[in-house]
Amino acid sequence: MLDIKAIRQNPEAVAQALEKRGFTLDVDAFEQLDARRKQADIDSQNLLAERKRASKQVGQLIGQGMSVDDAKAQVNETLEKIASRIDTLTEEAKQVQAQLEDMLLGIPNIPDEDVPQGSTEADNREVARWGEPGTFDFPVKDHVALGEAIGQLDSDVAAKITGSRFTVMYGELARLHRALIQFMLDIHTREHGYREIYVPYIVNQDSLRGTGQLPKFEEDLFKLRADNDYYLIPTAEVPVTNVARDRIFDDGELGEEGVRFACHTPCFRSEAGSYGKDTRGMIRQHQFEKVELVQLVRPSDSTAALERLTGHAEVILQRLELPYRKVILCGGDIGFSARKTYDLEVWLPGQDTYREISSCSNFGDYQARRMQARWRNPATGKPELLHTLNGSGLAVGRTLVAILENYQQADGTIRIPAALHPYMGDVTHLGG
RNA sequence: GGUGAGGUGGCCGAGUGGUCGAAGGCGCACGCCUGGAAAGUGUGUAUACGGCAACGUAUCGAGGGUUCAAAUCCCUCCCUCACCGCCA
Repeated sequence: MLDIKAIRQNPEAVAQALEKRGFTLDVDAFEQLDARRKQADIDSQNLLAERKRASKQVGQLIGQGMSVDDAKAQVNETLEKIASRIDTLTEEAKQVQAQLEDMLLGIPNIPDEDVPQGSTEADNREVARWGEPGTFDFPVKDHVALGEAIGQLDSDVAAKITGSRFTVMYGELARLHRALIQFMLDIHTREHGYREIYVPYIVNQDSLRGTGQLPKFEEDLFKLRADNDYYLIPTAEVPVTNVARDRIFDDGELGEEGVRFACHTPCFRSEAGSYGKDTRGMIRQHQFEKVELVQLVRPSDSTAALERLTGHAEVILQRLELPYRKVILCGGDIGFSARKTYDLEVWLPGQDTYREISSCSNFGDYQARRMQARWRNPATGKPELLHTLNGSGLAVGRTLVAILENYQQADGTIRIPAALHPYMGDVTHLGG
């Protein structure tokens, strides 16, 4: 959520900044609604003040021994009338307030200055490249062909059990998948200063509103068929970031560089609106595993924190010796709540292209304001909004895909990257 | 699922209809005291919105109701704790 004061102060500037992401802010509608809100507030507050004054007088007179009826009569015989007007006025004030709130919740974050202009993926700007895509002296296969050939990947049985966009893995491939999770968590907790955290995979609406999935993107979520408005998490970002909801952190709790959580969870996405896209293989699934990095930092530190966090995700790709590039998302491609996002794209020989494997974002105070995540600034003594960040470190399913495709051998087996050997016992090849 | 007890400020905890945004304590800040510290002592110490300000309004788990007036009474829901049942 944006700071309503900032919008009031300079609505045109906010609107212009939002143009970059193709969002049109209706300044007139905002200003009208805001003016109505203010008037409704003033009107209802005046009446409430009047009632409070009168009620206090009644109380005093009764205290002096007057009968209740006489006291009421003496103070103001129209008190009852005021009561009914209060009802309608406060009701109206509440409604206008809610309308304004809804409008605010629907406005995306303002993109950072670094965010390039552009409307689609094609306008993202590449900022770095690591590693060289390997060359193969045999026809490369994609991960589906590779996994099926060794009898360890099966989407047909998954389709029988559930439906499309699910996967079943067997044997060493399933083990490799599990090994990746351990590997990633170990690196982040041992080398990058993250605290491991285990969280619910089912969350309530307040949490989803806090991180920005609700109210606007409900169609992307799986909602549970129960009467309590629960949803499956689309990413660990939701439960982990909401640890800070309605909390005020002491400065000391933030340490040198903020609070860092690393979390493995499954993620569930409806993928509504992506029919026909990435239908083959494990690239786009309703259920996938991810190791997520979440940081809660002091506002002055979030710009640097995004660089650090992205670096932490990059380390995983580097240790696995997977070629990748780093892009900064353009205004049209950046997520609703993000101020600035780096995508890491891994090289996939089977698709002959780079594909997203991690998305690292700085949300500024946007999520923090929605969820009232604060810290007590020692300089002011006041609670102030934190800044939140998160990034995949990494998407596990896609990492598995990348390993299959990049480490495939002429004989159809798949070599296991050295970094994973400690997690795979004596297994050095899949399908060997 | 059943029964019972609870949800109050950064924390603990009092408050069962009226000058209560809320006693007291802890913590924290500043001062006094001290050679310095501890102890002691004094003062201050929630958030949001509106207002230049004085100040006003709201907030005692959430929502609704009763009343001139609700932290306090009534209803619904959520959560926590204890015991019982069931269960991985």
